Amino acid sequence: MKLEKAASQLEALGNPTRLQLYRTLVRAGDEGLAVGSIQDRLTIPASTLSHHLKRLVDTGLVTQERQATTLICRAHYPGMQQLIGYLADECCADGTCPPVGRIASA
Amino acid sequence: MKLEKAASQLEALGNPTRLQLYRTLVRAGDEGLAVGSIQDRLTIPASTLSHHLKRLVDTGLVTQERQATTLICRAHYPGMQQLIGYLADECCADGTCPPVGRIASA
DNA sequence: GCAATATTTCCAACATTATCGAAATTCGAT
DNA sequence: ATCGAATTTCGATAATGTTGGAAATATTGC
Repeated sequence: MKLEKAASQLEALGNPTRLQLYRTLVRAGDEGLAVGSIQDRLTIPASTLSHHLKRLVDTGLVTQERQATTLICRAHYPGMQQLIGYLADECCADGTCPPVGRIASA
Repeated sequence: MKLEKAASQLEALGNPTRLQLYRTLVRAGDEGLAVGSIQDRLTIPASTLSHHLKRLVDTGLVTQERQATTLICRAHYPGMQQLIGYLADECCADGTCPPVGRIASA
């Protein structure tokens, strides 16, 4: 993964409202949640919510699927896993740091 | 970890310049890097770099230590591990998602 | 104390983000 | 075609973030 993409995902999660939003979707599991349900739970105005959701969708952290008039939103785990993968590879996200085999000196 | 703190750490890493900066510090390992060295490597004006560094220090992702006239910067692994911990617990950062034992329904 | 070096603070310009009401759109049902 | 419900787009405002030059501040060595 490119640094740019990782940064945009991190930035997407780096807003309290969006982090809460993402967390809510994760906890909702496979069923996902309709935009309206999220709006009710988190008490966020529709337009504000829509913007935040778009951001999460654009960065690949959330997917949406139409069901009749409602839009179901789900946490997109591969997106998060890519991010974690980047952090682990490039920024030592796991406990294995400091990097050992990666740099020559060490 | 509180959601607010996780969000601020994510936001700190969510800027391409700061992510690159953090990555650079991780790769520098235990020795760390002087602010000036970073400035040379990344070709960032001193004041801009200082702002970004402050942000990483404030969120607990980087530590600084004086050595004579230079300031050594190091990636602070516990900070990152806390963040990863939060993601794993609350946002399913690891591969174990979707949550199984966490929510009743599933 | 003074000079040299390293880093931060101040300030200002500019860009981006957050927020949300109102209007527009989409979709399915009648 | 029209209605009602769900969601997005538009538009405007306030807030925050980014960037970097110039000046100020440490810190050490002389």
